Amino acid sequence: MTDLQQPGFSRCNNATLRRTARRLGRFYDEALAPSGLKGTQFGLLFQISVSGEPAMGAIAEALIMDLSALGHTLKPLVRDGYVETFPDKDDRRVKRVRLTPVGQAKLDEAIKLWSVAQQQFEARIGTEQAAKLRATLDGVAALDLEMPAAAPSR
Amino acid sequence: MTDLQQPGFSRCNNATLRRTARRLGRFYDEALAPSGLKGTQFGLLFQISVSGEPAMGAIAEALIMDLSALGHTLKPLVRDGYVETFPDKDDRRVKRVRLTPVGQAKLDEAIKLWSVAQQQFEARIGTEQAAKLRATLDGVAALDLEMPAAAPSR
DNA sequence: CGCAGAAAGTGGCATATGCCACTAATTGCA
DNA sequence: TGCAATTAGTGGCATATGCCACTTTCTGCG
Repeated sequence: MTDLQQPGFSRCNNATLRRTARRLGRFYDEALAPSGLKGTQFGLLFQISVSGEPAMGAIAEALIMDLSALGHTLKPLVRDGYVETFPDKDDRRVKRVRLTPVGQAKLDEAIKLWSVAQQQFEARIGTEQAAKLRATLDGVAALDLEMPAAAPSR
Repeated sequence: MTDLQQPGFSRCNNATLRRTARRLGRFYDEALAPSGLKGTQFGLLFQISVSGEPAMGAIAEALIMDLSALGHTLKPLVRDGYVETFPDKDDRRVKRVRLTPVGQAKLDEAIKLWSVAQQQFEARIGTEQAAKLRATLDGVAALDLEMPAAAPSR
């Protein structure tokens, strides 16, 4: 029980997750640094790349990001010419996103750097363990979490 | 192999971790909302609480946070009177931190809210699984990650 | 057809995090 | 003793994320 006090370790699932995210984030960021991209930006470019000209809402949903947060995160990438947006043909509310040629090249460049970090990391914990961890995390992300009876519909 | 394309799922350990962190973060934030604290602030107050008047560097290390990031994150808590700082007696470079009575009360209040979220979450994935996940995450956070031979000392 | 309500984004505001350049204190020697 | 190197924080700048209030479009119906 005393481990509650152990510096840096918490029973809080959220705190533990964030703590590790900071750690791993720095590692991947360091690896990607030569490309000028941050881990988040890399992930975003990748997601856009594998989705065909996705709508912003679709990206936000896939990455479990707030739509407005996505908009903000996208700005530097648009500014730097890696990404461009265009209106959907059928629904003028919808804004679609795609990589520019420069963005695709930058992504290709970053993938090489990312691979090194990814391999380095998996060399430490094992490819199997990494896959298992990702599966667990994806499972958690898919949970339909709800606070208990927010509205007593009596 | 085609799962590389699955929307929202990535082989990138970092992206997966961040994605889940966003998801879980929102859940805990929602639970803590009535207290006015965010999950991060809660975790920070808690860490300060269980460490005896820790130095900023100690907190940063425990939470694997950048020291300057900690300083920034601490500001709103100081501003709101939950936390106060004071210089170390022996080393004037060191700044120590502690909760104010108001801060302690706020933490107590938040712990009640946090417990609900924590229980709700563990009711979904199981207490055992949650503990296992935290252990894995703590293990990852403890890894001595390094990029391969940055300097080809050949 | 016309309007109420839903759906998709935007902008503003606030916190979360990091890096870098600097300042102030301490320490470790020669 | 005295200065170079180290250590602890700070401030500025930039990205990461969320929430809320709004605007613009669409949709579904009466």
